Amino acid sequence: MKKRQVKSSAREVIADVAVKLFGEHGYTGTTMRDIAEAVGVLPGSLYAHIDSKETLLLEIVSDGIARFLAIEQSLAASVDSPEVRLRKAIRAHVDVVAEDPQRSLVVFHQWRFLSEPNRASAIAMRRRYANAYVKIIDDGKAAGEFSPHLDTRIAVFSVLGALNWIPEWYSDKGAQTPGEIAEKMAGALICGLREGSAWTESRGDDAPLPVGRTAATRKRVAATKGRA
Amino acid sequence: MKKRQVKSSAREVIADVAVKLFGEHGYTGTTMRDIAEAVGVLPGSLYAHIDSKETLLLEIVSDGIARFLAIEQSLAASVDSPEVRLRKAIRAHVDVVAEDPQRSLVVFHQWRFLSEPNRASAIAMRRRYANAYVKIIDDGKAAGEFSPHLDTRIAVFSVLGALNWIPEWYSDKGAQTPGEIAEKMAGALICGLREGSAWTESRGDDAPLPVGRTAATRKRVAATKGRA
DNA sequence: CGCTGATACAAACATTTGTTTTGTTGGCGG
DNA sequence: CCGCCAACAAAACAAATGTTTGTATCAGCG
Repeated sequence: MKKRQVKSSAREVIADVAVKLFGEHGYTGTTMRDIAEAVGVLPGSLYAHIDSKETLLLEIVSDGIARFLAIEQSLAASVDSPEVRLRKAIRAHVDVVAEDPQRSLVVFHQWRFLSEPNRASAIAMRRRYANAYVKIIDDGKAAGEFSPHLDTRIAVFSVLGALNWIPEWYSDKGAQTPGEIAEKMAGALICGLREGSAWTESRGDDAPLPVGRTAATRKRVAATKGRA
Repeated sequence: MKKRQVKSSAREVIADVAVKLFGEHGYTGTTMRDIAEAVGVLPGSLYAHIDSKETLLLEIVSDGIARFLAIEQSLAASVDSPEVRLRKAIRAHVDVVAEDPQRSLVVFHQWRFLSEPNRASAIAMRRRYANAYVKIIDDGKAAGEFSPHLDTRIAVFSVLGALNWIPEWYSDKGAQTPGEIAEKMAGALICGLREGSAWTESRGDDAPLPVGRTAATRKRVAATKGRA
């Protein structure tokens, strides 16, 4: 029983449950009654804690995007080489995803259902995150570290695609730690699949990078009722 | 009224419209009334052509997955080297996505909403497709073509992640042809981002696959109220 | 005690959902 | 011309949707 912070306000419990359900069935596929049942409360009672269904989604998505943008922040001030920066970015990204894969699933796919002022800002934040990778790769090409044949745009989409697909297969029960996963993915993406480029051997350490945590880690408290 | 090509049964028009709407707002976020309006018909009239909303989704998803599985088929009988097979797979994958990005979006994300007998079979097909890449990479490692340091599982997820993310950014209006995109992605993924692995220069050929596009009436999409 | 503010229940609200039913049309073969 | 039938409109259905309302409970506090 991990009751780290008993502080878990009802609001956070609701948000955690919503993350799980939104991740599983999508925003439009999740009912306020589903959330209420999973929380263990009647539908109307939710509105003592939240303003609306969409506000709930907005909170989840902005909070989620913020964690990825924190990576960008910590990298912008970095003086490492482009390759090292990319490795650190991948590592930090995997850490954020591993912390709560469902939340990342919501961040990556459910932002579409935000209504207009917020939807646009979510798009802008995503673009800003992608631009961090554009800069890394452009810097790497300029520094002669990355191949000049690279199409930066395609390379960024490839890397981000590989990263954004992680929540689709990641499982806490998997044998691999986030650190191992990040290292192997970085190896595959940076060095390629080809033989002959033996990259740095695994160090095995997996201390999380100093990525600003915006909020205390939320732990799931609510019991999940069965659902057909 | 737009006269359709030779053989566009009302059923296909409905399916095309559904692909677009399912891709944009998701299965649960799309209403039969939305589809009807986009088709230009009253909601009830749809049921003269389809059995149910889910049958419509099933048709779209199975048909979509089949196109990717056809890639697996054509590769299974191949005698090319693993690297060449991977390049061909990537090229074929990009071609399928480019033929109709929205459909791929539905195939990759909306299969969850199939009910149980079909959902399981969709999962099985996806796994079979992924296994084709597992085999390619394992073969490559055994043949000394790919690095023995590769974690096959991670490498496959990286490649498939990059590929599955394409519909998220692909646009017909983009300057790049599917052939160019495939080649650049293959270069980035197989050779890696690093300098010094100058891969084969672009051949520029990009014989397009048959692209069948049916027009669907544009529809203003209302603000995302709830549903489902 | 009474007052206050949260919280939750119970019930209902108006609207939207997927789907069905019934009646009407229009074109085509005979 | 008739009869037929697919395709549609029109209307309705029960169920589900997000949210609101009124009331009850309980804790804390003077």
